[in-house]
Amino acid sequence: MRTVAMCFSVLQVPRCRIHTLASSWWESFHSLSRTSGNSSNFKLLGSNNYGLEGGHSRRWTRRPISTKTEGRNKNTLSSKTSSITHDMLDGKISANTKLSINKSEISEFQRIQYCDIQQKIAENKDLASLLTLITFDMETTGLSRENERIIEIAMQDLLGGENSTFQTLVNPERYVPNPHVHGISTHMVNRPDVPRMKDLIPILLQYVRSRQKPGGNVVLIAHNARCFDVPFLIKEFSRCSVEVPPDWLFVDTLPLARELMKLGGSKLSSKTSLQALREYYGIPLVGSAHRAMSDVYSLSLILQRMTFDLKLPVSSLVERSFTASDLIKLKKKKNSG
DNA sequence: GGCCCTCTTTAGGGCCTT
Repeated sequence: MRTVAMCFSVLQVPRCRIHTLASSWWESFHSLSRTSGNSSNFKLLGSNNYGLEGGHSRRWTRRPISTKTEGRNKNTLSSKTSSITHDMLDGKISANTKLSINKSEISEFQRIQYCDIQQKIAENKDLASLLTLITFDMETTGLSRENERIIEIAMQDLLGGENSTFQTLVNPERYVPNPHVHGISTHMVNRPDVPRMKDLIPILLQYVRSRQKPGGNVVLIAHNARCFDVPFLIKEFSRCSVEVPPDWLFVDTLPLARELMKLGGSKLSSKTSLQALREYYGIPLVGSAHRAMSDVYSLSLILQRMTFDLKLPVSSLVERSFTASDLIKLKKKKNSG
């Protein structure tokens, strides 16, 4: 097995440009090295974690905690106080998050124009140093964003630290036809204590905002993000009449894997799946394959290795990023053409 | 569905995501 080197290619570009990022990444790598094991995960929002952190051998015990979403006025997304109780791993979770998000607040957040974020960040080292990099993954009831629903979301802020990971099951309010893929069954998610997407969106927005640095931008990274995760997310937000924040930049790691393959990654063969990349880099599987948090842990490590091999600084990642709006415009253009 | 490759571009097949 290859040793997982905790370094990133930002260290290969002039120090005057990236010293702040480099120090941040080093911190994150240390954090990742701690959290990629089975013992030190922490979650802002918890839910059922069947078969993830403890593998199949761990004995699960449940401890109910509550995540509250409360309304304050007529603009509040949820006009009534709701309490979502989650079954937690014994000794793993101590977060009790009280959230209060106004619709007007989100609208103001979304009104800000971010037409040329990528270019500005690429040109401005101060903006680049304010980036928050978050890997994420979703499990769904199928591949079609039109007909299927999200049933699990996981995120990891690569800077690490307290509350750096986020994971939750999502109640799709429908039958789950593909538990053979991810191990998530209908009875696990179709429960009143599992949040529905409309319950989750304000919490998700709050989580990401909590990770953002003042004046900084967030970059959300997923494997096959362009064709799967982001369009799926856009669709689910749209069903809840919420726009994906325009300052969320997305990066797809699949093109990076293809570049790596092209550059002579013969060991990678023609496979660019997350599993193939994990095997290529000798990254051990944490928890169950095809569970969101497990795949996020893998992706975080794969990203570091790929960017190192491809000699990609963070600014290059930003240059390759896209927004939800980019995809929506592209789709409209293709439909009209 | 989008991207990439090739036995190609006036196309088709394979891969990736659940």
